[in-house]
Amino acid sequence: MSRTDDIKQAATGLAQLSLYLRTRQWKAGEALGLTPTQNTVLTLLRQRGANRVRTLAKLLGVSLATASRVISALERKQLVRKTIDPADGRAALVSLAPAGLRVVSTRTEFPEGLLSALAGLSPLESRALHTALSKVILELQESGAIEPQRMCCTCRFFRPYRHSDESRPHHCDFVDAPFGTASLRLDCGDHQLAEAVVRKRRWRRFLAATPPD
Amino acid sequence: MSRTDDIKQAATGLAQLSLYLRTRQWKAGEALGLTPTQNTVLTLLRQRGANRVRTLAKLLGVSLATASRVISALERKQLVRKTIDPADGRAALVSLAPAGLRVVSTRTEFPEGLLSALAGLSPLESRALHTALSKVILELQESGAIEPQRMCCTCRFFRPYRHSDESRPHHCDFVDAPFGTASLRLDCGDHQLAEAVVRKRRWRRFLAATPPD
DNA sequence: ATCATTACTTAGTAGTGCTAACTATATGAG
DNA sequence: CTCATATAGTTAGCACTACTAAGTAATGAT
Repeated sequence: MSRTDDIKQAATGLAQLSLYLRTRQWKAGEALGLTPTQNTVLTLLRQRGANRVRTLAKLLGVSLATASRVISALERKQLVRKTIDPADGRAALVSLAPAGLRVVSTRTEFPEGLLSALAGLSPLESRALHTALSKVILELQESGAIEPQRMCCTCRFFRPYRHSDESRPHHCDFVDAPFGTASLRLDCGDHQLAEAVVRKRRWRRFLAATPPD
Repeated sequence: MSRTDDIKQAATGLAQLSLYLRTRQWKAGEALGLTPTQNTVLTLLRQRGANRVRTLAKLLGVSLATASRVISALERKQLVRKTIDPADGRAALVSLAPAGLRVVSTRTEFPEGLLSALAGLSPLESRALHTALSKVILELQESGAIEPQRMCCTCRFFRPYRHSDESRPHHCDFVDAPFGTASLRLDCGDHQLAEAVVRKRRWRRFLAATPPD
């Protein structure tokens, strides 16, 4: 009973924060004449480099048609550029134009208020939040509700609990270095999706070793 | 350093979930011809009863003009009704019309996928998530970034740690009953905002007594 | 009674979301 | 090699959301 309570309250909290983030995005883009969606496209392009329209649509969670229009708007504003994908004449590769790069780098990715609110948590709490969110996102992703994110725990370079050093128990094969649970990423530029079986195995190992409190 | 990591990762996670929630709201409203914003208005009206346009605008985080238009759209669909506030001839009280009540009660408030993803957390984890989100929301609220939410920890009826029973240490003066930390609400119908001083004092007491892990 | 304030509405502009109907390449089967 | 089919993207039409700016109407303080 109290179990269901917790879950509903958490969902309520997420919904409240979601509303907050949306309105902050409007304010943030106001000065630049950018809408939240346009802003998100620019952020995605900075994080992931050139991408097809279709890919951006999936990451945005909108239809191809909508993505196409958003990108056209950004193109009109000279913030992005479209080139034909050499690998496929039908496909367009969208990338940041110089002006877009400028916009994206003179801007904070997250609202100041959110970061300082998060900074008010104790280290243990922010870590617990981080872990819980990771699990929820992983779950949503494995059930197909959202696009695969570039998170460590689905990455083929991720080796959980390979080291005895408690502060840096995991290993990243890409940079070939140990790292701590607090550094587990939800969006890593070097991410490469592991096979489903491997993903599952590693994640199980991770869960088994992670103290639930 | 790993501290900043955690915070950024948590913010990234919240942003990802926010995107997910927005797209789910589109899908959910599709069959009923409702947009996310319209949907949110109906939910607010069910939770809070009749409200002025201005209040709804603040809760939605949009301008008064936008709220007015959204409400007009809902009025056209006969889902809400507007009456003149007897206390103030300029103000309009918006309330659910019978059809709106029907819509709102035949519909799940949260996407199924989110609830089951949250249900995948261990009890300790979902509680940690709940607590962390509460704190973040409280922080945003006290700093004026969002409208005051109707959460227990700002309520004049909330008495943290009044009982020795570990499973139900808190007391609610409104229902005059003890309750557990898992039941701490982020949106309670009986909420009444306590004075700032009292809020602060109670919350400090709550924090002091809550184990940070 | 008057004048500033407040609650809300309306209009204009830009952009978002959708579906449906295109165009243009790519690909696989014969 | 050709043709049907699939895929990538665009465009157009519709409803709606955001904004600001400019209204109207009721209120309240002098």
